Amino acid sequence: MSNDADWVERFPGLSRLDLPTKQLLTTRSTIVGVAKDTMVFGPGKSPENMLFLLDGTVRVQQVSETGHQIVLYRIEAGQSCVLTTACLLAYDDYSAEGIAETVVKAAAVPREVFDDLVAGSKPFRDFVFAAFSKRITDLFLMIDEVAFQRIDVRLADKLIKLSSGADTIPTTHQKLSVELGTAREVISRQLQEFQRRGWIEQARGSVTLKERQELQTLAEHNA
Amino acid sequence: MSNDADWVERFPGLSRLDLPTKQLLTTRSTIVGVAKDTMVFGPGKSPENMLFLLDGTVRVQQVSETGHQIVLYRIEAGQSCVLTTACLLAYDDYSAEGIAETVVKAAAVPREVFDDLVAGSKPFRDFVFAAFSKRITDLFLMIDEVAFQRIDVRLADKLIKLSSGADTIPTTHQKLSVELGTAREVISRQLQEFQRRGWIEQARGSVTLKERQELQTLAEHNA
DNA sequence: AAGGTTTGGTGACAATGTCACTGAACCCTG
DNA sequence: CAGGGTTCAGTGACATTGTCACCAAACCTT
Repeated sequence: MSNDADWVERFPGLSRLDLPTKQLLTTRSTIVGVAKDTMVFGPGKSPENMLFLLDGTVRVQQVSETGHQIVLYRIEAGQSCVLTTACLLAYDDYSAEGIAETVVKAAAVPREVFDDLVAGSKPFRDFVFAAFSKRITDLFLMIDEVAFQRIDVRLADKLIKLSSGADTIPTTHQKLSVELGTAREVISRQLQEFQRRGWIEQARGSVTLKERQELQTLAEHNA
Repeated sequence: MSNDADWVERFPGLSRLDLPTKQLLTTRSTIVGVAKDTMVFGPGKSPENMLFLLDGTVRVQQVSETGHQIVLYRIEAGQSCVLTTACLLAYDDYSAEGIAETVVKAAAVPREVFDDLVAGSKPFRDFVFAAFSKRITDLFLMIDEVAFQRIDVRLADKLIKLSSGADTIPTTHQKLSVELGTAREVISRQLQEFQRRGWIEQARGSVTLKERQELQTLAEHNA
């Protein structure tokens, strides 16, 4: 079991902060726990603090006026909500929401402390701007994918990523359709095709990867 | 004619900086001019400075591996390239490019000066984070649109926005298809339909809006 | 005026999204 | 453990959008 008090050390981007900065972060932050499936932020629920995720995953998804949904990205342990938080504070007509996919443990840093840190620490600035930059470039790539990639390629890619090395992914066609921002029927048909080729096997509520390499090849789209 | 030396005053977000900060920005920046259709940044061309646009427009577009293109957003006078620049410095496998759509005049601020400003000035920090936030929320909305909006709605919306109040838009079907990340043929068909309804008139290289209100209604999609 | 380039039009077809409906698997609760 | 509701998945018909191949008119250059 890990000691929450030294959480700063467990962030790759924060370990190079100088001692006073680390102490500021540690002493002025509070460790909070969030139950699975809780909405961390969303329409009508602005976050008051910047979260630094120690454990678990937060899924950020866009909820469209049309009733559709699409997963934008995930915040994993070792990353922060800086950008999303900053966004939501600045614009309250957003329609994205963050949902704890697992039990989540996070360090909550008040706005003022965050501002002080940005002002006072170059490494912290670098951490923050790197996070923003990564997010924006990832969003660029996502737009590219949504606009131009074939659905079979995107699904193969998503299956590989969701599996995280394991062979069976506990998910439903409905959930996969939200991952890609498409319709359930489309997922059903594509999975049937993958199954026909022997690349996967299906059961109610799960997909099992049988030929990871084939999926990988399709996903890389270099054929 | 305006005096370039006081450009800081012309930025809504920067006018509330304190005097020393303004002076730092003014003295440490240089005014640069960019010819129309020049690539300001892009694959293989990292920007060395943060640009603050005084005149003109920079179009930022994603160039896909597939050969497709899509316009991500525009940077107008009074806005800065902060985020894009920051992104590109951090990740060199980006595939977005910035192109001057008009003659552009900008103030170039070196990285170190930018960093000093972020460290030393709260209003400047607010300006920068507001810019990042706006960009990210806009990208969220764009993903929503690309994934879920019908092409006729998106085209009507784009025509209204591109017109900027004028009635005739000098553009081609090809350019409009890049705006929406779709195919030229699709634009041709939709414009024909709009024309059939009497909402627009077409000429080679231009589209003229005849029934702006009808387009607006379709774009708002509240029917 | 000739020839190349840009722009736009068209039809056939493929891929994806939508809709309406079905049935199977699962979960409660009595 | 039987009945009934709910979730999950399958299916066919059709609409929308994307792709491809090709054509023709407008424009530009020389």
